[in-house]
Order: sequence, then C-alpha cells, then structure tokens
Amino acid sequence: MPPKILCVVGPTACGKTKMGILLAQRFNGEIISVDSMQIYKGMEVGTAAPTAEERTAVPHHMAAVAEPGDNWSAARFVDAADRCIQDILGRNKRPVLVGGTGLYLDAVVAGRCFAPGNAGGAVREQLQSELDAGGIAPLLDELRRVDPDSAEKLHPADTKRIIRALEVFRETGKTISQHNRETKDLPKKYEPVYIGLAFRDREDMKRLIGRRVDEMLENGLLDEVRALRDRGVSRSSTALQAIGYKELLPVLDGNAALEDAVEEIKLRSRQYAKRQLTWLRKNQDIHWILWEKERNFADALQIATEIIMGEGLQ
RNA sequence: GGCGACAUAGCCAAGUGGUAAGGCAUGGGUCUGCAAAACCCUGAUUCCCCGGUUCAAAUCCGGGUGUCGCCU
Repeated sequence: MPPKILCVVGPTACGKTKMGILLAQRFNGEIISVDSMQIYKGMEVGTAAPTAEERTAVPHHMAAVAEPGDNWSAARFVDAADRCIQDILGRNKRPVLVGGTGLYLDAVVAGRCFAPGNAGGAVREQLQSELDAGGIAPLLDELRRVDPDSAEKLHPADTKRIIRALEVFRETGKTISQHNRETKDLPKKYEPVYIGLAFRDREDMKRLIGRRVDEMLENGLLDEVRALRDRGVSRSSTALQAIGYKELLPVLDGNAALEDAVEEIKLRSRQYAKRQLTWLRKNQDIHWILWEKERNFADALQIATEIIMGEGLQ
C-alpha cells in the first residue's frame, strides 16, 4: 500500500495555502508547495507565497528554493519534491501537498518519470532554430515519419509539443508516445487524499482575485519585479513569465500604464484560475469544499477533517 | 434651436444592394521536461426602431429615437 498523502488543490485565490497549514497542524504534517512559480526566490508577493509567519507555524518545502534565473521544469520539480516527501515520511510526518500547478501535482503523486534525456538542451535549441528557419511543416513531417501517433494527436499549431516529441525521439531514439504508453498506467507512487477548494459562484472568485491583485500591488509587487529586473534575471526566464511579473516589466520600462497592467494581471489571473479548474475537473477523486460568498476556514477545516479521517488518516 | 457624423454580438470593429470578416472578452477543452506556459473549439436567422423602394436592404429613401461634434 503506497503511503498516504494529503493534497490541497484548487484555483488561485481559493485558500489553499491557509487550508494546507490548518491541515498540516491537525494531521502532524509538513507542507510541500507544488507550484511552478513559488519555487523561485524573490517572488513572494506576486505568487502569494506562504509568509514568514506561516512558514514558522509549519515547515514548508519547495517554496522559494530556486534562483529565478534557473529554469526549472516539471521533471526537476518532481525529483526534488519527491525527495522532500520521502524525508518527511521518514520522520513519521504527513506530507501535505499544496499546489496550483496541476501537471506538477499529478506527476508527483503518480511518481511519473518523464522521458529520459537532457530536455531543453542542445537538441531543443537545434529544433527551435529549425522551426524559426523553416516553420512547423518540416518538423511535423519528421514527426509523422518517426512517431505518427503523436503527429496525429497534436494540433499543427502546438509547436511546443511537436518540438518536445521530436526532442525525445532525437535524444533517445524512442518515441514519446511509446514512453507515454509505458508509463500511463503505472501504479501511483502515493495514495492521495484530495481536498479541493473553490467558490460555488465563479463571480465571487473573480471578485476575490481582483481584490488580491490590488493587495499585491499595495504590498510592493512593483518593487519585487524591479528587484528581479535589476538583478539581471532574464526576461525570457520561466520565473518572469509569471502573471504579475511579465505585465509589470513594461510599466517599469515606461512602455505601459500601471492601471492597464493591473487590469491585465487581473484578467490573466482569472483566466489562469479557469484553466486550473479545467485541469482539476477531470480528477474524480477530489473532495470539493465550495465557498459561498466568503471563505470560512473554520467550517472548511471541520469538513476536511471529517473527509480525511473517513479516508483512514489520523 | 440649427447643421453634421455615427448607431452591427458583452466590448472594439469590417462590410456601402446579393444573403453578417476579424480581434478581445466569455464559456468549454487539451495537457507525460518551458505549465502562472502553450495550444484548440466557442456565438448575431440578424445589423437602433417604424415605414418605403427593390426579385433581393446592415447597405438606398423617408420618419422616429439615441450618442457625439460643431454652430447659435
């Protein structure tokens, strides 16, 4: 029987961080942040990372551990996060995964191994320059030849995944579709108990997202972005693709109005939340707790506790 | 009060007699090494209202209403 872990999921601004802490305190847990942007240092405000107080209340892992100039990936994240989980289990504590990045969370829970090879290296660069030079058609032709299954599944406009599929083939001589077939139905590495947080009415979520963006600005988001820029973090780095950061850079350059950028951040955040919901909807194992107008953590903790104990955890 | 312009989906907007482009938003979806990313799908039996001309009108004509600008 795989070890049981707790997972707190939900779209942005729905209270995952706080609920994670409450559950960790209740179930002798330690928190693992499963978030593609919170891993970077110096992005606490804009990624709504756990605060210093929160981090003293309960041990946190995988938050603010990476240099913003380093580009992490799902595979790298899974490796590092899994080591944390093993460590926590080894100390007889309960891992509580708190995460907004669906791909990362699913991969960690499944113990997913991505295709071998040095992704993002020279092969990828080569493919990228081939794309720039000749467009997607030749690459898609090549993929049709070596991996017809992938070529058929991928939309011709989905250049990212077409390149990835070719990258896997060129590096390993094996197709990504074969790798996917082999790994798709492997047993899960952990036995997750999912608690999902969301608003019953999407409009309430949108309102809160708007409010939270305003608060981020009040709490110095602009300074945070400026600091990253002044440290020389590349604009093409993964970290600076985060919502709130990529929109504010032009403001610092004097090429955009702050008010417009703020509206853009709110919009992108809403759209992000929607995508998260789409991702989570297909997971039938999530126990959803739906907020009415306001988030009532005391009630939610009570409900979540009952759910979790019902799953056999103490 | 007079003159002029404009009125097309939630928003921006093309179309100037032949049967409603496009963009954004919204909603839905995909996702196995960039994932807060990338990609896909998504709407007007109808063009402010009424009447007229015509085989045919968002497109022309008349009237009305509204918005904006200029003038008095």
